[in-house]
Amino acid sequence: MKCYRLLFFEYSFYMLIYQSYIYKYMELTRKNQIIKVAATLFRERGYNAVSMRDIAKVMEMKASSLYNHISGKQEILSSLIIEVAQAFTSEMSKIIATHSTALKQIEKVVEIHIDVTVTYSENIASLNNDWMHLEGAALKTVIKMREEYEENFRSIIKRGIQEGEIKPQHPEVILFSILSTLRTLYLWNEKRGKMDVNLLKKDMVAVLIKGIV
Amino acid sequence: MKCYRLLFFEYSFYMLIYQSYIYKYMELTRKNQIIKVAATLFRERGYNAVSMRDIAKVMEMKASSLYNHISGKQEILSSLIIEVAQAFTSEMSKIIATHSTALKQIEKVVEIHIDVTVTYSENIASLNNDWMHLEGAALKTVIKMREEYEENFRSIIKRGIQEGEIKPQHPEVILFSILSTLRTLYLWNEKRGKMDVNLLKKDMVAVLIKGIV
DNA sequence: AACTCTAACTAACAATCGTTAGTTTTGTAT
DNA sequence: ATACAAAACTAACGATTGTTAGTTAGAGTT
Repeated sequence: MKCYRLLFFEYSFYMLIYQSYIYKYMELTRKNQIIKVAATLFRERGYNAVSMRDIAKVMEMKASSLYNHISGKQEILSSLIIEVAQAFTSEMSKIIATHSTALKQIEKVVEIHIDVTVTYSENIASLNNDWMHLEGAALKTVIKMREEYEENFRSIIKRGIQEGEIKPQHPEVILFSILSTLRTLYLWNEKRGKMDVNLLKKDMVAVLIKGIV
Repeated sequence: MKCYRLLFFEYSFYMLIYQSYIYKYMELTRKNQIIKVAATLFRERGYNAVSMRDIAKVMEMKASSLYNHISGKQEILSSLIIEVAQAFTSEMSKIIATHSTALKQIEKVVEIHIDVTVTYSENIASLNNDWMHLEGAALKTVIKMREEYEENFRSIIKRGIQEGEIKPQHPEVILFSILSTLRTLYLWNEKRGKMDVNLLKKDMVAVLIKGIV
């Protein structure tokens, strides 16, 4: 996974297509490759247990060489987290904008969570487990985005209760139990194996909304 | 929080009763105090982001002094995790032994999860987030306990479906969504504030089993 | 052929890590 | 008073951390 010039790199990287699972990174810039590699390591061991030398080893280069492409470890973490946080925020905005019934909106929240999880499962691990290791502005931003997301979800649930669509249970309990299931979805990505995404959406919506009895 | 001899320590520790939240550690051995302090730090920042010097600072001693009481950082982590893992395992055994209906057993699982979370909330943070940093036998033990716990829960759910008590949904989806809610309960401990534990149990059982509509 | 740019390299920095060895302080028991 | 044990201390170890500075190799451009 070494490369001295982009063309040469693309060639040598191309060679990996048939022997490696990382062929999907082929079209990425060197920077984004590093971020992807870091993401999988962060997911397995957590931000603080992964050294720059660990990341470099997978990239088949020396740790110092990483700094030709990124400004530091913090940049990797913050770009990972902010990317997926923005995905959630923008999807949530779309849902709010639909002005459908609260129940339909909740169903939609479950669905987009599954979609985003499939697309960004490694990023979500960092968002969930390592957000507190962000520094400065990035930390503030992520906390704010998280609060706004929760507040949006909370207001949907409250509206659902007011309009009689949802049982008058403690809204915080509802919010919490749905959200914690959705947030841990990334852990389930490999376990569910070949389970179809659309089937998963259907079942998940059913279980979370209609219960199990 | 320094102490040269146990009696003196108990006295000086006693002085803290009226000025500090840590009065509850009063009757603990020095070793268990260290473990408790480590637990709160691990919960906030994660195992790898907490140094022995951090723990020592809270204990008002030098890092090397910790080794008069514990064998190392690993011992702290493993005793934290194994303590709560055993609590879950033993409670689950009791539930299995009751031979009640599957639904009643699931309700009971939710309730004991809330109880154990209230008692061991810091330990659960480590169990959830830092189990992978265990080494050797402790790691194997915890993985095995986790698998057995999940398998027990899974078989209850399957029995519930077979006997028609539970809707014939994908059992893995049910298992996952209940378990991930329960496992993240510890995050909610401060948020829920003054919410009564028994009320929480009632609402949580209702939401997880009967759904929200 | 000479120049430029990218992306790697080597070498090293200061800081921090978990831990060990040996020593001193302190309260208790004889 | 003396001896003992508990629990702190100082000092330092080798390893690892994120990062910087300066250099080199290879490919494209003129």
